[in-house]
Amino acid sequence: MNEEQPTTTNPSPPVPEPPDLAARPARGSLPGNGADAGPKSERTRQRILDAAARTFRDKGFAGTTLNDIAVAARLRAGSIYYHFDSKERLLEEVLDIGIARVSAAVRRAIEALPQETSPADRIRTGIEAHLRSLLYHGEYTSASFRIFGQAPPDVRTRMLSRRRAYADDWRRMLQDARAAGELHPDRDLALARMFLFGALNWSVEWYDPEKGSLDDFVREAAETFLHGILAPPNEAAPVA
Amino acid sequence: MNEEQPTTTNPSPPVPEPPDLAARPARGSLPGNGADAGPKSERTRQRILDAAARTFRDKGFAGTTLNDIAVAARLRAGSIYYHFDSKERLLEEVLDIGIARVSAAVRRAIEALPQETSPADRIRTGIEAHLRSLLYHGEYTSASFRIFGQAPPDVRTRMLSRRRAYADDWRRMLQDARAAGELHPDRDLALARMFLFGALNWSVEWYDPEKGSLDDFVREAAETFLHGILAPPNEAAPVA
DNA sequence: GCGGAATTCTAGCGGGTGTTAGAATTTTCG
DNA sequence: CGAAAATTCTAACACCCGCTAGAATTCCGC
Repeated sequence: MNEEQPTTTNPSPPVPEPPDLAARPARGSLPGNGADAGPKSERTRQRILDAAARTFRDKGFAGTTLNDIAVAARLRAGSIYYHFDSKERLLEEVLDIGIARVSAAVRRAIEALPQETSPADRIRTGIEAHLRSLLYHGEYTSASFRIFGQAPPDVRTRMLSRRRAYADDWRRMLQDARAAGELHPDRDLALARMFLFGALNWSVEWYDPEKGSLDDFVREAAETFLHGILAPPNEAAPVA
Repeated sequence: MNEEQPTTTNPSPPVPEPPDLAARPARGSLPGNGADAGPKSERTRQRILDAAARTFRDKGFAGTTLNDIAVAARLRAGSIYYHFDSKERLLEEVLDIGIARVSAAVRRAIEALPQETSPADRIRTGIEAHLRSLLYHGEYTSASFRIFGQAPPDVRTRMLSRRRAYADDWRRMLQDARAAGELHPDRDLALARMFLFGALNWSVEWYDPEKGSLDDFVREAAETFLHGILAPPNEAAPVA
């Protein structure tokens, strides 16, 4: 269904690769043979990434110290450089993973729908999947959307193509819905799309999972965007 | 009507003042004393604040150097300390001014409406005022919303009461509309409010004033929030 | 358990940070 | 004008940053 793949520690093979992200930065410059590193290394690498995602999200990019990350990952700051070339590349990878996860979650959710699903219902499903991936163990996804604006210019431009690809998915979904006559003809789709992104991603800052079920939340969010807040004009009961 | 009061006269001691509310620099005042007492120091103080707002917004809090601000304000970094106690307090004042301006703009716009204006139309006006104040020379307002998440914890908590006050204005407006039966009964008002904030404030990151008139933009934004994107159900022409 | 590779740590280098004291300069006004 | 006050600058301090080299340690197949 719409299940996320579990984040539980990969018990499995030597190299638990992140989905199909961009390949890791080529760090073949290590001495010794060209064979891939053992699982030990990959695990601390993940620990560093996790720590970086959380810390970047909480303190921002410039506000985060390599020592902050190192403490959270239970090692010394210098050791990070065995796994990553620089603080910037670490950021880049966090951002990359974040976008890739949301994008993949949305795509997966929509592809799982029956063929005959209406464009509007696809949008609804997309909204719910985006929110879920953002809010449910969303250390990377929330970090990605929160600190993208703080990234150094070159990182940002390099990241822009991925973002654009994701934005295109949404543009297409909205256009399909319009072509099917399901959208209000006056609506500006570009504005609506950005409106949606802003509304959804902002939830990272305020949504409290203990205040209600995530299912209810994502459903209500989709309804709010699709129908707005006004009562349907025909049933509006005027009050004296 | 919408006259701003001139900067509060500050003839008193050189010690930096407690946070002043939103005050706009009056641009035409020429050198030479007059009825205005001592706008000399206040001018550079404003220049520093302006520079800080712009730089904070562009580079974030931790990413901004006091030297960055000093260069933009055409003086030396050390001189800033004659006007402000610390970088943190400078940030605090920028945030404060930003929130106060949006809040004041929205309140002013709504109070200017005829008494009999419907709650829904008040919301519409509030949305438009919020967006205008955010996007139209909104160096403080945009900075305020963009970097609030990066502020040091104590600054953030101190700022929270102001934010909450503004949020209460909106909560009230939405409740009034619901009481008048103008809102869809199923809608979660807290969610809708946060949804709205996210959508509106995100526009700072993407709105391009050269792509269309601001008037059209704010109007369309309000419609999108109020009505959603779907076509009215009764006229929806189903496609086979 | 040995030995070499993989991984982490230690210690430090430049450089830039916020901040401050006091000298230098400008402004104000009798 | 000239002196006092207001404002800005200079120069430095203490600290922390990202990053690196090389020593120290851990891992792992033999």
